[in-house]
Amino acid sequence: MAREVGVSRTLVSFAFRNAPGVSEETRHAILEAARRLGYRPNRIAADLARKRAATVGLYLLDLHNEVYADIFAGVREALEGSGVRVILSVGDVRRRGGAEPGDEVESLLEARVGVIIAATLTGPDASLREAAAAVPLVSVARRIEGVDSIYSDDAAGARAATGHLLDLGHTRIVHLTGPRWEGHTERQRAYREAMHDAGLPPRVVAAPEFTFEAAQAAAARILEGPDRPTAVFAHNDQMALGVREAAEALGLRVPEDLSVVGYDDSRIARLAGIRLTSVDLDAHALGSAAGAAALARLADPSGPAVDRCSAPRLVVRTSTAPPPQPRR
Amino acid sequence: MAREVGVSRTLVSFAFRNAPGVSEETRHAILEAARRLGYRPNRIAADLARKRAATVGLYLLDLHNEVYADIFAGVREALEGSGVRVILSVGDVRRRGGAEPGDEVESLLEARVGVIIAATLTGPDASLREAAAAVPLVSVARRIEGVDSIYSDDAAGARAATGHLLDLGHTRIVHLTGPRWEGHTERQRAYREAMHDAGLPPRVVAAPEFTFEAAQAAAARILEGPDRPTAVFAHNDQMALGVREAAEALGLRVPEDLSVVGYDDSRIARLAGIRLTSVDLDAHALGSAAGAAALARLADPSGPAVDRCSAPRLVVRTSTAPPPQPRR
DNA sequence: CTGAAAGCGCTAACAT
DNA sequence: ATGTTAGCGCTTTCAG
Repeated sequence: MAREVGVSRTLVSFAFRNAPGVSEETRHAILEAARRLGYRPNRIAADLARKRAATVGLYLLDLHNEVYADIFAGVREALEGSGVRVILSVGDVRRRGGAEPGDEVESLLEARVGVIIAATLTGPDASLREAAAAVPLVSVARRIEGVDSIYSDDAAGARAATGHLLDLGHTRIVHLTGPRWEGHTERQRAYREAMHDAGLPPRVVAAPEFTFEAAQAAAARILEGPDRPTAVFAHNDQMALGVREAAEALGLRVPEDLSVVGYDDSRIARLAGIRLTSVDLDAHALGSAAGAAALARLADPSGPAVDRCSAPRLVVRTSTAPPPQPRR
Repeated sequence: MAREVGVSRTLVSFAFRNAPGVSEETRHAILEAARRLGYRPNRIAADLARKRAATVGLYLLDLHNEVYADIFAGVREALEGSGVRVILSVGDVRRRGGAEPGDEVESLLEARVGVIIAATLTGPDASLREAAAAVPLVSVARRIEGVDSIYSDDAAGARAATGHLLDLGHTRIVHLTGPRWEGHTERQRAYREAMHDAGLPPRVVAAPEFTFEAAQAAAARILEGPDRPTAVFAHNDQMALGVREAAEALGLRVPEDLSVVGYDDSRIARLAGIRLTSVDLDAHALGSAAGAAALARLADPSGPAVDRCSAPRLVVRTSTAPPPQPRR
C-alpha cells in the first residue's frame, strides 16, 4: 500500500477518483508517490467494496464477423468518458453449432458486471431471461419482450432484399439461413411472405451455422442440385460471401448466372471485386444506442425497457442483376 | 448467501471448486441449493481473496482486422479447459493515430489480470517494459527482448514478398507501411534490403495508420503522382485492400496495371474477386502458442522468457503479375 | 469431513 | 481537510 506517504488510505482513494475533499497539494503528493512506487488502484477490490460494478459486459457472437467490430466500436463510443469500462466475452459460433451462449455469458455473470449487452444472443429466450434475472440485459439486434432491445427491422430489410430480386425478374430465389434460433426468424418470415405475395414458392435452406464456411458448403449443394436458383438471399454478408465462393468454384458468374444479396452491409461488402448488394443495418449506431441504454440501465435499474427499432436500408451493388436468359 | 443450506461458507466454496474434502452428498445438496437460490460464486471476490488472478488479459489492436480474431481463437483454444479465463481489451487504431496502447493495457492492469497477452502492441518498447514490470507480458507478433515473444519472421516474409515482385520483373515497387513504431520495422527493413540487393531504389510510403482507409488515401496519392509504381507491397492485408480500392477508383486493373501484395493472409485475401497474394503468418498458431506461454507464465512467473519465431509462407494468388509493358 | 477466524485491497459512513 | 472503523464475498489456515 502506498500509505507510506503519510496520509490515510481514504485520502489515496479520494485522490485517485479526484473526489472533492482533498487539497490540491495532498492529491499531487499522493499521485506522485503512487507513480514512484508503481502503485495502481485495484479495480477489482474497488468494485467489490462498492457493491456495484461500473462495468458493462459485452457479449459478441463472432469476432470473425466484422459487424461485431462495428457494434463494439459503437458501444465504446457511447461509453467514452463515462468511467464505465467494458469487458468482452466472445461466443464460439463453431462450437456445437454455436448455440447456447452458455459459458460466455456465464463468465460475465460471475465477473459481476453491472449490465450485459448481448449482441445477437443465440439460444432460446428462456436462457436469456434467466441471465436477465441476475443482471440487467440489453439485447442488440434481437428483440426480447420485456428486455431493453435495440434492433433493426429485419422484416423490412428482408422484404426489401427479396423485393429487389423479385423486381429484377427472379423467380427461383432461395433464402439461405442458419440454425433455427428464436429471434432469428424475422428475415426468413418476411422472405416467405414476399415470395408468397408474388405467387412464388419460397425455398429456405438452413446451413448448420451462420458462417462463411457453412454457407459455402450449403450453397455448393444448392447450386449443383436440380432446379438451380437464379438468386440467393443470404442471412448475412459472411454467408453471402460463402455463396459467391461456391458459385465461383462451379464456374458460375455473379451476377450474370447468379444474383447474391447479403445482410449487414459490412465493409467487406463494399470492396472492389465484391460489391455485394446488402441490407445495411448500421451496426455502429446499434452499438452506440446499446451503450447508451446500458448506461441508463446502470443508473436506473428499474426504468421501463427500451424498445428501439431502426429501419435498415437496402444498398444495391453489382452482385445482383436480372436472371440469365430472361423469358424469351 | 447460500449459507442457508445448513453448512458453512467454507463448504460452499469447496463444493464449487470441487476441491477434495466434501462428501459427494453434501456437494450435491449445496449445488442444488445454489441453483434454487440463483447463487453464483463471485469470481471478483474469489480472485481478490486468492491474491492471484486466474485470468489472462488479452490486448487486441483492432477488431476490424480479422487477424486478431484468429489470434483470439488460438488463445482461447490454448486456454480451453485450463480454468483460466480471458478478458479482452481492444485498442483503437483510429484514435490519435493509434499509437500508445495506453488506457487499454492500463485497464487490464487495474483488473489485476495474472498475465497480459499483447497482440501487436504498439508504442515504444519503454511503455511495454513498464507494463511488463507490473505483470508478466506475452508479446504476440512482436519480439521484445527479455519478454515472452511469439512471433513470425517478418524479415523472411517481407523478403519473400519483395522477391516475388522482383522475380516477376517489377522495378518500381513501393512499400506501403504505417506510422514508424518500434517492432514494426522488420518488414520495411527487409524490403529495403531486397531492393538494394536488386540494385533498385526502395520507396517507402508511410500512411498515418495501419488501416484500410489510411492506405486507400495514401495509395491514391501514390498512384496519381509521378513515377507510378507497378507494384505495391503493403504492410498488411487491410492496407493492401485499400490499395486495390484506390487503384480501382483510378481505373487501374489489378494485377494488369498494378500488382499488390498483402501480409497476414487473412481469409478475406482468399475470397473470389480478391485473391490477394499475401504472406501467411498463421495467426491462429501464434495465438495458441501465446496462450500456452501465458499459462506457463502463470504457473512459473520466473521461468526463462520464451522466444518463439515461426516461418511465414508466401501465398501467391492473382493480385500479382508481371509489370505492364514488359521491356520490349 | 466441517467450522471459526483472519484478511485480500478497497470504499463509505462517521468521526475529528 | 483528514483519519477511523466497518464491511464487500470470497479463500485459507488451523482447529474441532
